[in-house]
Amino acid sequence: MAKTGITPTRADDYPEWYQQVIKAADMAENSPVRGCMVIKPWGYGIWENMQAGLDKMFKETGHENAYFPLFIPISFLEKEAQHVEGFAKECAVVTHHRLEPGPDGGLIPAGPLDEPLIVRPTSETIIGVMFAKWIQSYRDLPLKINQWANVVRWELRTRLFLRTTEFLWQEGHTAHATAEEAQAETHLMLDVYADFIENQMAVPVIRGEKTAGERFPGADKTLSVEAMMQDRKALQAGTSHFLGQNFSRAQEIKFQDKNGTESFVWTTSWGASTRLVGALIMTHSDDDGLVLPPRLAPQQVVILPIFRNDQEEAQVLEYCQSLKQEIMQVRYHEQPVRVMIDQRDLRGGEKKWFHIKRGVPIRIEVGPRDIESKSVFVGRRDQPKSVGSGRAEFMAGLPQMLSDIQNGLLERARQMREQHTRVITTLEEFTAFFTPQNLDRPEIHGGFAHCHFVDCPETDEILKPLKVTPRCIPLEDEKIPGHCIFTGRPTVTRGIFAKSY
RNA sequence: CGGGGUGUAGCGCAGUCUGGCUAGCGCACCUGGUUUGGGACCAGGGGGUCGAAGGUUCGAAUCCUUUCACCCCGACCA
Repeated sequence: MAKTGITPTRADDYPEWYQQVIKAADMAENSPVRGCMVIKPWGYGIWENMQAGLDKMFKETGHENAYFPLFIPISFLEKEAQHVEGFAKECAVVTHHRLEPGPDGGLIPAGPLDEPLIVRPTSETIIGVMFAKWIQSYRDLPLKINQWANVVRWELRTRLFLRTTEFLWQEGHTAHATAEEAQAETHLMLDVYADFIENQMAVPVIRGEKTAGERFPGADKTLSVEAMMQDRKALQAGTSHFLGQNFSRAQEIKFQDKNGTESFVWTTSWGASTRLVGALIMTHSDDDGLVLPPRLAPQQVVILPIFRNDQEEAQVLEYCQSLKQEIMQVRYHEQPVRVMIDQRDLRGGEKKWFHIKRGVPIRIEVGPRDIESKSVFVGRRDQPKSVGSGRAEFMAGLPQMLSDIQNGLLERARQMREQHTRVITTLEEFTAFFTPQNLDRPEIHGGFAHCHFVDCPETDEILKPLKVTPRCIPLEDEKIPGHCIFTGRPTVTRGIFAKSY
């Protein structure tokens, strides 16, 4: 049996495999601060590419970036009742503002604040207060703002990238004159997420609406994109909320229309976080480590020089340099191909595995023999074996090769999802689908169940012990009459059900 | 907040029950050598107040008391 880059394998212990992939790829690690991670250069490089991709799309759809405070006066949060209920218990609170030497040599907080500040778990409230100042007239609408920021949610259990106490994200906040326009914005931004996640992350998603129980606190409607990970669990990859007039009424965000009539604006908010990096890892990576889609890889090509002595070294490095220059002239998605030479004084095999584990899409191994024959030895991360190729031939086919890898990953992920999505019509079948063979050490099982259902408390109660949740009501589903598999009631609504992150 | 567990070198651990030579092992790291189209081998070396405080004892990583931190399982979740 071939040795794998990662121990254990996905099949042996999926959660542990996930941690080990992150470690082997040197993407992030736990910090001394409880629940908070340090994102290391390779992981942050991926995030920067995500930011760049999303930011461009936000601007193309008419949004502008701005920045709001990390701290929010506690009274701001209290205004919208549902919102308070949803977030209050996971807020970090700042109650003091100075430190003084304590009795036993430590430091103690000195000046209590008149009004405690919370560290933003999301910024609807503070942004709403500013919107109220900025919006007077229909001429001020629509107002379309995005913020790149960190937020804090005091979660009880954390996992690198998937759920950390502090995480990085973007949050879009918009205000509109009509409900229709705000609804359209909500759908537009969901489509932006779906486009980005499928075409740049190569992760197929289902666009849908959340059930009442899964809705954002304070929203009238929550849309999300849901992806299936390799352990067949669902991961919410982005959300877009239609907030109705809930926040504008609570915060008095009003405008005068052309007739001079005063009314409340309609708002939306939408966000995607560093959790996307977790989605990327769990969708594509294999038992040898991370696999990156070319569009997001910090390095798309790595050149590995192979030589035995000083004379060979000089010769090989020169060849590598010229190769690198040539590759940088090639463009992929309107950008120069990102390429590096790994010149470190390490053994060849070790170096090769280093880049395999980090998911670099293409490795080029260059030794004296290749120079002589004007060739390169090419390893694709999505294929098991390296193959020889003429240098000119390789250069000519490089953009296509990157595209092939990108598309291949998306296709493979899509097939995996199709394979584990089932239309289910009875509760017995549903229960069997989500019950592992081995209860003591559950194997990878289940997937997406596509079922008729009625969104009601009884349904939620039946689902609870199964640890399955309604992920969404797919937007593309047609309304076909059927019966709720949980309550037996007639319904035209179908949902995707899954275990989830 | 409930139930379980762990703190010994950068990482992973043994040693603790039954107190006793200079606190060990693997990986990683450094040096020298042999290697080199593939995660090398040999030799040498650096690195620890054994989570913290107090106690028992001739003697404590080991026994007692107190305390802190972290991890796993549940409830909460982008």
